[in-house]
Amino acid sequence: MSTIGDVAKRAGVSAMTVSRVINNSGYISQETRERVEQAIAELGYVPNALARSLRFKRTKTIALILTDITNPFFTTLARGIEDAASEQGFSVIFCNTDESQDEEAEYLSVVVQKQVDGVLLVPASSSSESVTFLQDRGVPCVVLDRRLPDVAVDTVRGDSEAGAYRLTRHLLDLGHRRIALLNGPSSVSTAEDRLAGYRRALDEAGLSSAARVYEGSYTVEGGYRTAKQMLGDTPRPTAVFAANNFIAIGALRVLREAGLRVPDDLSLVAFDDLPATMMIDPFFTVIGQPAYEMGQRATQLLLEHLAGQSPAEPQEIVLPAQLIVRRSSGPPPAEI
Amino acid sequence: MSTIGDVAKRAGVSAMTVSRVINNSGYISQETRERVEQAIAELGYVPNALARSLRFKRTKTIALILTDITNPFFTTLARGIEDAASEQGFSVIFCNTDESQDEEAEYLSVVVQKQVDGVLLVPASSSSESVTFLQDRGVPCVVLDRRLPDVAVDTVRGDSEAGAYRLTRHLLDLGHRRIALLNGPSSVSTAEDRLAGYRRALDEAGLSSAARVYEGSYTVEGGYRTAKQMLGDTPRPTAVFAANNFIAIGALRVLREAGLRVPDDLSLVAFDDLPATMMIDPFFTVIGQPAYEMGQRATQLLLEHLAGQSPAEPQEIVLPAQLIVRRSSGPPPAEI
DNA sequence: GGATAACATGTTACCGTTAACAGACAACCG
DNA sequence: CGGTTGTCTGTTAACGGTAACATGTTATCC
Repeated sequence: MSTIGDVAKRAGVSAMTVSRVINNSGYISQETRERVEQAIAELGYVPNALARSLRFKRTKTIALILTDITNPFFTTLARGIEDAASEQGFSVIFCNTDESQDEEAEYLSVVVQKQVDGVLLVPASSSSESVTFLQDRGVPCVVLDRRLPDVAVDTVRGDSEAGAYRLTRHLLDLGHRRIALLNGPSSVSTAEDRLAGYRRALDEAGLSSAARVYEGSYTVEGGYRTAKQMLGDTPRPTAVFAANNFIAIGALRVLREAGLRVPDDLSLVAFDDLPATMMIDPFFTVIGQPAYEMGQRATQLLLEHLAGQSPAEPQEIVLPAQLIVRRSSGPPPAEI
Repeated sequence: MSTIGDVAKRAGVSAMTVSRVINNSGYISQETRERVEQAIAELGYVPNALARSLRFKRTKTIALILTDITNPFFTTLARGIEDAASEQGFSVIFCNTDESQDEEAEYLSVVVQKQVDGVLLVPASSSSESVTFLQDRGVPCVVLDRRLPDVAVDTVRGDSEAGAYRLTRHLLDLGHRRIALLNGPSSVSTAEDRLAGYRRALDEAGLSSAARVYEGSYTVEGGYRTAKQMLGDTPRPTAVFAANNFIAIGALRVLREAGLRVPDDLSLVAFDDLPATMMIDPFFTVIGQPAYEMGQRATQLLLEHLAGQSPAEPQEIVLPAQLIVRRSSGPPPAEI
C-alpha cells in the first residue's frame, strides 16, 4: 500500500502538497493538482485513515454492542443503525454479547482501545458498570432497548410497560381471567417493565392475585421451560403472554406437544413482531416495536452528541409500541 | 483519555517502561510493575489501538460487506462471522450495500482507508471490480455466497446448482411437469446456478422445453411481481420454485390473493430456510444452506490468510445444501 | 578483582498524516 | 519603487505507541 510520501515523490512535490490536493485545502496550482491526481491514480493510493484518526482523535466509527444480532428485533435495529450511520459517513463495528456481562466488558474494552467515537449499547444487565466505564473515558454512549436505573445516560427504548399493559388488557377484554406471563430475566429492564404493565392491567381489573409469573430467559429454550412449568400448574391459565418472540415460539412448542390448540384452548400473545418479509402467515397477536426507527433515532442522537449539538442533559426517548391483533388470541374456552 | 505518557509521568518512569508492563515484554522489576499498574488503574488508562495499528500495520479488524443484514440467511452468516472473528480477537465492521454496486465500491474505499486487515464480501454483482480493487491494494478478501467468474479469489458458498437440482427433482418425483422458477437477478451467480440446477433436472426428465423462468429480484416485491406474471400465463404451472425465501413470501401472497391453496392447488418450494427460532409452523419445503457454518469457514479462511498460513492458490469451498421436505409441496392436482 | 552476563530502565526514531509556520514569487497599489 | 496582498509550496512537529539501541546497575564467575 502506497503512502502520501510515495505519491509526493512520484509527482515531484512534498507530502504536504499531496495532502492539500486530497483535502482540497489551501492553494494549489492547476498544473500541480493534475500531476498529483495522476500519481494518486497510478499508484491506486488510498489515504491511511489510522494516521488521520490519530491526529484528529476521531475515527468516524461507532460500536454497536447488542446481545444477539440473530434476534430479528435486533437485526432490524442494527439495520436502522447502519443506515443512519453510513449516511453520515460513519462505520459500525458490531458485537454479540449473548447477554453475558463479561463479553460485554471485553468488547467495550476493545472498542474503546480502537478509539470508536461512540457506542450504542444494548446492555446485558441492569448494571451501570459498562456505561460508567465509557463515561470515565469520555466515550459518548446511547443505551438502546433497555433502561439503566443507576446512571444518567441517553436512552432510546420502546414502551414496554404500556405495551405489556395493552397486551394484557386485550386478553382481559376477550374475557380471560387466568393469564400467565412467561417473562425474561428480571435483571433486564424490559422484563421488569413488561411485568409492571401486566400487573397494572390485572390490578385495574381487580385481579392482582391472579398474576402468574414465570421467569426465564429471552430464548426459545427459556420459553419452552417456563411454558412446561406453567402447564403443570393448576388451574391452567387460559391465556399466555410471552415476553418476547423467542419465548412465544418455545411456548407454542409446548402447547403443541400437549395437544392444545391456539387460540381455541389457549390464547398466546407476545412482545415483538417479526418483519413482514419473513412471515408466511401472520398468526401471533403481538406488540410490535419500531425497531428500525429505534436504531435510527439512537444513532442520530449519538451523532448529534459527537457533533456537540446535543443538550447536556441525558435524554430518554421512549417510542410507542403497537398492538397488532391476529389469530393467536381469542375468547377463553367455555368452562366445563 | 490518558496516554501512555500520562501513565509514565504518574508512575515516575518512561513511556517505554509502561509499554513493557502492558505488553509483558522485556525486564521489569516487580516494584516498578506494581507502580505502573497502579497508575494505569488510577487513570483508567486504555492503550490507543490506532497508534499501535499505525506501527504494526494491522488493525485486528475485518470488514463484512453484504447486501442486507435483514435477510435471515445473511443474519446467520454474519453471526457465524462475528463469532469466529471475535474468537481470534478480531472486530467486524458491517456494511449493507442493498445490492448496489456503487454502495459496495463506496464501502470498500472506506474500509480500505480504515486499514482493515481483510474483507468478507458478498458481491452485489458478478463484476470482478471490487475484488481487483482489494487485490491491487494488497487487502486479503474472501468472497461469500456468490461466485465471481472472472477473478481468482477465495470463495465460500453453498451448492446452489445441486440444491436447485434436488429441489426440482423433488417436484418432478411428486409428479409435477409444469414447474416455474421465480428467479433472482441473472447478474448474481446464485440465480445463475439455481437456474442451471433447475434446467439439469428438467433436462434429465426430458422436459427441457417445459422450463418456465421468471427473472426478478431477491425480494418480496420481486417474488410478488414474477408470481403475478406467472399466474397470467397458461397453462398454469402446478409447482413453483422460488429462488430464495423472500421471493417465496411474495409468491405466497399472490397465490393467496388468487385463492389458490398450497400445496393442494399448487406446490411452492424455496431456496433458503428460516432459523428454527423464528418459525411458528415450519411449512415450506426448502433447500437449507448452512449459513452459520459458511460464515465461520469464510472467516477462518480469511484469518489463516492473514496469519500467512494459507496456500497461495485461491480456494473454493462449496458447502452442501440440504433438502427439507415440509408441507408446501405435494402431488399436482388431478387434471380436470 | 576484573570480565561477563543478567537485569532494569531510558532515548531515539518511526508508522502516515496534517496544522502551523515559513519562505518565495507575482501582482497590485499609492 | 517599497510595501502589501495573494498564491503556491515546503519544513517541522505532533498525534500515541514501540523496536532497536544505549546505558547503567547488580550478581556471578574464574
